[in-house]
Amino acid sequence: MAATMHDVAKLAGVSIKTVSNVVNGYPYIRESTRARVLAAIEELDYQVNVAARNLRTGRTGIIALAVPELSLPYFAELADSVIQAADAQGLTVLIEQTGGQRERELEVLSGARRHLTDGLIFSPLALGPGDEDLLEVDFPMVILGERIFHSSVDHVTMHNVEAARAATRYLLELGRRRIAVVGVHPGEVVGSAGLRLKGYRQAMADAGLEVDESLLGEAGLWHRATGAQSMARLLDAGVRPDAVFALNDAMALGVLHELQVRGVRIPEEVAVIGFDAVDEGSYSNPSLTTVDPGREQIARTAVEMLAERVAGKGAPHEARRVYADFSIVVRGSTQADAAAHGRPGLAEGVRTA
Amino acid sequence: MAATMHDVAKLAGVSIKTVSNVVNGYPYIRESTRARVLAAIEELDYQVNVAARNLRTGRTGIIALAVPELSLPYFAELADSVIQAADAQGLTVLIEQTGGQRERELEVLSGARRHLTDGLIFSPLALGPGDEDLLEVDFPMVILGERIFHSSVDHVTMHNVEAARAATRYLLELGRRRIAVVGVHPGEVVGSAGLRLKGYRQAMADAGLEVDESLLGEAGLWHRATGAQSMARLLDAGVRPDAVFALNDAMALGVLHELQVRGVRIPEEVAVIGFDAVDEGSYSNPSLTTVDPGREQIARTAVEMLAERVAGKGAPHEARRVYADFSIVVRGSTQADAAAHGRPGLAEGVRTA
DNA sequence: CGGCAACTCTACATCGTTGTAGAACACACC
DNA sequence: GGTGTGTTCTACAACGATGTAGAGTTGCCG
Repeated sequence: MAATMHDVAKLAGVSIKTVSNVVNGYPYIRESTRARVLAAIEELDYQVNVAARNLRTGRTGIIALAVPELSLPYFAELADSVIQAADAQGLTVLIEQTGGQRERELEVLSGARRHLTDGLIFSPLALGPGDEDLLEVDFPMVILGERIFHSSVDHVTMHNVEAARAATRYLLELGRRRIAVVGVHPGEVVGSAGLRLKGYRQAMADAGLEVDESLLGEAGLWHRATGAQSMARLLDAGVRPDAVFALNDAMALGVLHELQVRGVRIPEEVAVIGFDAVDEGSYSNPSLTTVDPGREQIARTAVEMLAERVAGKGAPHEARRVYADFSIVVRGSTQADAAAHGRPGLAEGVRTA
Repeated sequence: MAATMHDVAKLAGVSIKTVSNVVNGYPYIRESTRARVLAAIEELDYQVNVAARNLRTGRTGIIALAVPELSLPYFAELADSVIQAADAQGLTVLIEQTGGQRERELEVLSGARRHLTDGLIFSPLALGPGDEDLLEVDFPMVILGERIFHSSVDHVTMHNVEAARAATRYLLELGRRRIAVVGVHPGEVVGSAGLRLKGYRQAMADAGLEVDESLLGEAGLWHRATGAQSMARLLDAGVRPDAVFALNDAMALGVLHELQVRGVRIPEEVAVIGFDAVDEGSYSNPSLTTVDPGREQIARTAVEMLAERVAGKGAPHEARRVYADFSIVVRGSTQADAAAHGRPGLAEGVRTA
């Protein structure tokens, strides 16, 4: 079996606590003692038993990340960023997939697994207004996104309204007027769908244009498939937009697909913009103009805030709400020349915030 | 603070061990006692402290999954499948990203984190022949992929050679003769690159064709960008293929992009096939013909094998090697009509194994 | 040279759970 | 009535680390 501190202590001829002190960098240890202990550790190939340390200290060094689905590129890339940020803080990440199901999101909040982790970064999809009380948990948590807010919990989110407004304004500046929206959640006010649609409406109003409600395509889940279906329904209903604002990139890629299956030329006949700036969009055909919501910044900020909460457990300072910077990345789906010379990944971003 | 078994025991008027027995479903408990304990648990909102249980039992209920990068769709979808399979077994998944760096892969194998987990599902990229000894670890492990084999470790992998051979044969049956390969690792024999290239060579030989080495494009990392670059280099060198076999989907998507930027018509002038069957490929333009390597089956099998190893810790049975079934999914990048009516996700697969 | 501070190290209790061993009782069997 | 079997429950010692408290030792200061 694996060696314990006891074995090391015996071999080095010191007390078990001294081994502990060496391992944890306690300063008052004679150099010769430290060397002896380290040698014993080396010889026995000793590694601390994290479970025991956890029990004693109440810390695990693991944080949980709860997202709907890893197979959605946005969340995969978010997870990637979170893991890297956590690594930088010496933390490991345990991932839970909720599938966007309410029941599973509740489980995450009350979950038996919270003992395994020091804290939670949570990107809810099913919880919403009315569920604020559920966020009153007794462990460190950072919420991502905008489905739900609670004054006592840290939030990291994006400028949804402003970014969507900028995206719409950008399409308007290209001379587009009949701008369809794909991914609308009717009646929603606070989620990404509601906020981004709000930004769209603002930009239209800014330009003195009426919103033609028949241009708004619904889509519950924001997948490639639902984007394509939503676009198909709009076209089948006789709607003829000259631009599409898909509320995320996955749907935008579905839209691109659907339009091209029907022989619609992009961007000449219809310009398409997405939201998220997933890597996939720089290699689609045409490449996808999109809004970069500052995913890395979101991940890094969330991890840092969580780490702070974990460390300063006793001092419950004010909850914070952080907004990441966004920018618009112009590519071939809105500007033909961007496609021509647009070496993927090198496309210049239009900094807007 | 959170309630402990002690608190529950006191409230229910039983010994702490009885509480433990109730929690763990020990049968010999009077119904009335069980009810009293459950009521106390309910009242105190008690949850077992997993850290303490871990320390006592030596099990954590967590398995680690080590992959190169989650932002690569194949690994994101693999992680998705693994998490779901683990969930079905009551296990949680902790993800480590190695970035394909040797150093980090070594860390995973010897890592301090192994105390946190019951076992490891490992998809190496940097380790290779000569590193077999490193796989002699004293914790349960399942290796994915084909970079490295060791007789004492369980492996779950795919029929790389046969699948690549089938993919190439499929292109040949379409009448293509100058089939380029993108993603070659010169000199490699055992990794995915080596094996898939081997399948390609076999299919060419089967058809009595010589392999034109100038058709083989190198690409170290299998990303969208490297696929596009590799394709660009081939074209710039004056190579004129009538088909491309990209050794994975990410590169295939880069290839599609590069070809279209140059105005090459797909599939008329050049047919493209990938490998992995990531969701993204069904929505590209054109949609991507690909090899489905049986990712879900791989994930499920790996988790089940690992769970078995974890459970039967004492009995080191023979290491197994499992190959998942594969199939070819035909879409628009090789058959124009598949694109026309090819509603994404509904494309028919050609079952080949 | 007494007293105090700074080192260096140790013994012991403790974190919250589960395994072991066995007590106590009831019931059946011969 | 002794023996055995089954049921129900408890006391206590682990698991492997860290926190607390304090025992020695040294060196310096006045």
